[in-house]
Amino acid sequence: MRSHKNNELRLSNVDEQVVLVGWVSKVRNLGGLIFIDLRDRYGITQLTAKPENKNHSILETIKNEYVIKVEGTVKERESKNPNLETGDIEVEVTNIEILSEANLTPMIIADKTDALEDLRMKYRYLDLRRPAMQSNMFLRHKVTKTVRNYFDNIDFIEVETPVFGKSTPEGARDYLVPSRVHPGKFYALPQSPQMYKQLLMVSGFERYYQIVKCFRDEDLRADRQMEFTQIDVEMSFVDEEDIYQLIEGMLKEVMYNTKGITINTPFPRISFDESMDRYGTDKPDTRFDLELVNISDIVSTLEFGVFKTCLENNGIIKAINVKNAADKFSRKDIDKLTESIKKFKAKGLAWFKMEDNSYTGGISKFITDEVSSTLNSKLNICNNDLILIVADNKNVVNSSLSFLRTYLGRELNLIDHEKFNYLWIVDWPSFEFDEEENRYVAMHHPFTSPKDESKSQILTNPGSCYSKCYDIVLNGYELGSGSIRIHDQKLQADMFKAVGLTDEEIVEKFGFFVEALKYGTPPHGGIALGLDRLVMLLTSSTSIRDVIAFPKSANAIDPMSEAPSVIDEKQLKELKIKIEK
RNA sequence: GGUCUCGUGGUGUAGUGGUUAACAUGCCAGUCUGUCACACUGGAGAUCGCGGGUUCAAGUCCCGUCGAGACCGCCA
Repeated sequence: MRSHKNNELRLSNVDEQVVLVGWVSKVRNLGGLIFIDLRDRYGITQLTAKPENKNHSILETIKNEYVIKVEGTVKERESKNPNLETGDIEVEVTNIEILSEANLTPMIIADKTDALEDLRMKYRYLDLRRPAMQSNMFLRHKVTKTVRNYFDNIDFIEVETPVFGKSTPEGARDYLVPSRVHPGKFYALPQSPQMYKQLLMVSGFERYYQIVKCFRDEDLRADRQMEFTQIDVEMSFVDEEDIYQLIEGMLKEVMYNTKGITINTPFPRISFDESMDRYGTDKPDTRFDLELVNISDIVSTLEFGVFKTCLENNGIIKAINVKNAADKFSRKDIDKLTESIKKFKAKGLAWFKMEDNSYTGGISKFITDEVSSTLNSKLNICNNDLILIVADNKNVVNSSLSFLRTYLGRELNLIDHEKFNYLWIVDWPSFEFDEEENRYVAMHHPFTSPKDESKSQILTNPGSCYSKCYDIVLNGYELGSGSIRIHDQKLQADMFKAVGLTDEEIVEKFGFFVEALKYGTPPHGGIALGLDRLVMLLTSSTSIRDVIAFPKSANAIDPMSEAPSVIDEKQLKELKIKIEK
């Protein structure tokens, strides 16, 4: 229908006859002269017309978001707009046709919107018409295209794995789909194609990837959706190093193709233990310092009740030094910080300031000269520094201070937003103890190979085992997680036992899988990366909802289609399902 | 499952228990030939989420309810 796209015309096209189509983005009617911004997915071209010309009486009726087709002549502008690709020219309309009228939209279609999210979701098709959202979707496409090209060039094959599978007991809650053919039985939607991709290795494909939807029936967050997309990868005859190189290479191309940024490889690596130690989290944002420092030993001599009780109960004491911030935080501000870590079960926040070369405020009077000189060097305390301390059990200390670290990093503008800090977290413990279930659970998943030195101990001393597992972290977000898998069926069976499964349960839940490992399984490993999160970070979005075309709201509802919905009796009857009231 | 915050014209917000519920933007009408966040003049548009209560008087306080959001738990 058109001769040009709306980002195409330049001074070199002046005097050409052109046909353009698009949505009316803005009408500026100056009386004797009308300007129209015509928008399509490529950009905006300014149209001009004079209403006294009888052909143009139609102009007076067109409104925002009408779809129109215009014929006209390209002219050089009297006053140019440097903010627009086509800002040197305009199209003088000779003929105009309305292809589609538009109601007044409930939200303004502009790059920036002040509409709240539930309204945007309800009219998602209009929200997606906004240039900002369109560019998010285009960038997302560029990422998947780059990923596919990358893997394709190095012999990877994309294989589709089933969406209807078997419920697995470990890990996240499954979405369940009732079977009509087999009443009372349920399919589970995959949380990840984990077992299938390993079976593809047993089959001998050696290099598999898939850009695949995964489903988890857990509560949603800004960075978590019930259905989300993973870049899922598995390779045979590899060790951890091969996976690191593979993914670093992929991300290098993605960064270059989408942002024009050349990132350095290899990515830094730190162990899980070190990350918890220095940042209090397994997904640290390394764009700024403000690291956690364990001061348990240093302050153990102090006559301060909270610290004493903490250490007697095998707790730890950690501090962060907020540089040059003493004058920025009043007592009241610090009270607010204290309040903000209550949700992590922190009972309090100890603090003091360094002012005029001496400790002031908070717990300063409890600190002896001897201890303060050690603290000064350990925490590198200078004038106007604010020291925040949490004393409690390990989990509370780490989660509280990790929260304060990111909160203050943002609040005090310590974060360089141009940076993309990729990071591998390696050397993960194999298990963590689940107090509620009173058993060890796999920290990653039960297909993860223990480190060679831990293999003999998974049943006798699971708490001391480490695994061949790795996470990739970007700017404080967990971007992906993977491992070298167990390819020995006996070790796999032991692993299931270690997480508390009986022989019968292993056969029932994973029998087919353990069986498959018996027929010649190559050593293999892989990784899965969250595509939505990656695109979110590349587009500087604050929520993955901004990079998913039709996402669910925070309470797992689609405000547009109003899913989920009640279904009628007939459907329930077919499935032999009764709803409990 | 829990904690907290928020529901006021189409949209986004303001609103000390007391006059006709304010502002911005959008919308409608008019003026305008160089705008690009056009400008200017005028206008329409709100049962203040819903139900109950306290009070002489409730958008405002209390209780309930529905809805939205953030976080904790949860997310192998």
